[in-house]
Amino acid sequence: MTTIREIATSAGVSIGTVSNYLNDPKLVAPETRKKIEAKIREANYHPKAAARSLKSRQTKRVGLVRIISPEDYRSTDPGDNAFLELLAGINSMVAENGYDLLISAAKNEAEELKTYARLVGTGQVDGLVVMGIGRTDPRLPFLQEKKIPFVAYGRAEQDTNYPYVDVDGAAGIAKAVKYLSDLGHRRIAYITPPQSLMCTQQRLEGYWRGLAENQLQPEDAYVLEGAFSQRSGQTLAHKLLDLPEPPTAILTASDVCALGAIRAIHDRGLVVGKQISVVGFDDISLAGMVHPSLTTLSQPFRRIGFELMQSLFSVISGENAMPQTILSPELVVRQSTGKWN
Amino acid sequence: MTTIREIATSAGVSIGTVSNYLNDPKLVAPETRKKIEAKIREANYHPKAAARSLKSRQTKRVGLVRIISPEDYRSTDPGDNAFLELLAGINSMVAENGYDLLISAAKNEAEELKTYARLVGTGQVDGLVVMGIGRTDPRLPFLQEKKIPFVAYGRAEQDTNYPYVDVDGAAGIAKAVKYLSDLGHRRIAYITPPQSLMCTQQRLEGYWRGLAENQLQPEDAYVLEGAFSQRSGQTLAHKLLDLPEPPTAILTASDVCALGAIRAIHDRGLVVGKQISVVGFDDISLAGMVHPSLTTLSQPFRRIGFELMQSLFSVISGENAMPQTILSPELVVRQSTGKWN
DNA sequence: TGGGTTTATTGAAACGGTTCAATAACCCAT
DNA sequence: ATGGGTTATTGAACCGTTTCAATAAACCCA
Repeated sequence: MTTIREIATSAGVSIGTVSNYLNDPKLVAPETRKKIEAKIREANYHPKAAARSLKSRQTKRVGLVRIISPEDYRSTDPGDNAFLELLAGINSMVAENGYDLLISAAKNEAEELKTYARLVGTGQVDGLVVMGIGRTDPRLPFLQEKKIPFVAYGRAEQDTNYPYVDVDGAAGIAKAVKYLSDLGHRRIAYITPPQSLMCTQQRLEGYWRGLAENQLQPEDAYVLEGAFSQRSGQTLAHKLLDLPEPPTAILTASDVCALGAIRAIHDRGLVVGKQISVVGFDDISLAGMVHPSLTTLSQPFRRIGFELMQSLFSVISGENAMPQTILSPELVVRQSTGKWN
Repeated sequence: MTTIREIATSAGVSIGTVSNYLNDPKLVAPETRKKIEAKIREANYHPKAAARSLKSRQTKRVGLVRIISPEDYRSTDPGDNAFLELLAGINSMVAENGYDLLISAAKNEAEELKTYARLVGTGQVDGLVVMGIGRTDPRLPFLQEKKIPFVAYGRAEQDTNYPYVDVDGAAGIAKAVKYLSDLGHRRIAYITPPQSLMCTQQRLEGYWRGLAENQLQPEDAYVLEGAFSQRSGQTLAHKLLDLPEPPTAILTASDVCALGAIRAIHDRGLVVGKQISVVGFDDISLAGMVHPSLTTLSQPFRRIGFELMQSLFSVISGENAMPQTILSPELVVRQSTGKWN
């Protein structure tokens, strides 16, 4: 295994000079530069990351902790599809900046916090991304106290004094409500994500606001709390359809959840997009592929990944200690929604 | 930042002893152990990964390179959904063994090879996973020459003398052909993945074998080369339906591809599962959610992830230098297939 | 009691880079 | 020639661990 020392001696210079070449080539004279370059190429030399980061205190790595529960062997969580797209964005922006991405798995939330502690403690990363922010999230103060750069995907309830990227769920849902109202719908139901998540609060607020802005009667029975899952969509849609006055349109927490609702509607012999409209959330790639294709609120996951990393790097570089970005979801109209009367 | 030295002095022992405690507690006397443990907990000490791996030459990290093309902003590749599931398996098994996962992105195949070189050269990982094996894959000899432990997901054409985990695509497709034949289908088409991929060869062989074993007439026009994408499935299904004697069943390269085919069939006013049967491949989580739900060959991605990592760790530990595993896909029968006549 | 073994602990030398003060070399103006 | 100011290069200390030969302590048994 070649070391900087071998490169130095073979090129007839000191290791300091080679180090300079490696970190800031313009510090070394052009002709020396050529010699070193030749030797490095010849020996196919790469400076060892461990040695480098031991002294320089930076790893050129950013970290991410992912919760993977061993029990649900099969991930039907749409967040997962979204996660992949997000990951693609993160990954490519990370690469763009000459970094690598370190992913750790944790079994549950308690383990997750420990994993963050370990990643930071062992000094394996220069910064972190935090996802799935809860209404009050213990990870935020923890990382802040550790003074390690991080960016959150989402805003917590209070104390939003940390770097984040978020999607304006309220505006999105309000947009969808207006759209449905314009189509003539008066009875619009909403299957929300779990209350514990921050995004739930925002979206719910958008729902109420949307109803108010369009002179629609709020109706508690039309708001059901569920999960992001298909199963949840299916069950809760059935519940809604069992109401004495069932809704004519259903907003859901995710595309997969919407798919479940569509399944339920279909099972009752109703036609989606005609008798009942369904709106998803996320715009996962399959939303356009299924039949009927899904009207949905598009979250630009890849873009979000980009933004997250750009924010993180600007924190790491000290360029901007508190970047905060909010993106708006777009309403993508497809076949699962239609006029009412 | 606390170091091993501070722990040592505060516990009144030498750093060597602390190191022993860290790496093999039973080397240190029980009572000393208690003292050290207390101090470590008190200071919330974590040994620095960089220092550790500089000396010990192991990183407790395994790597993975992912190609992310910047142009196709939207990943419709089902391989991607599968990839996520695979990743979950890999991730959790990696965590199980006290390792972390390092993911790098590359823009294309040339960059990918360079990225492998960098990961290995800079010594950032103890082992690697290689995915999407081509018929002859340059990464295999490269890594072999570097003498770094790795495991491939898939078998290359010749020279299969490396550790791998693979799915028996031939058996899977043959199973599907038999199933369709038993349902009465005589004209079975197959939309294959790109020829460059190794899995294509295997599956194609399974297709021919399946036909032969069920006394069915092979028909060149029934085999079309496409991609894994939905678009590909849609286009090629149309092509098949345009044939003077169109097939009554279509095998596809992936579930997403099957979804495309179903869309095409639907557009022509035909009923999937009645007039035409469609079989997917992968069994992504959405296969059971769409309507009609998809008959498909299930690849146990999470399990594959497990196997990959178990293999990798047994290579790393030297326990088994050449683990080779082949898993069989299961036929999952749902609504997209049905009797013919 | 003493020699031999086992068990615990220590101290110092690595590991392969970065960093920075010190030096050397060079150029130009006086 | 001399001095001042750049620009290039050097050498050694240092980063925080592991490793291992050497030592010390404890134990065992004849």
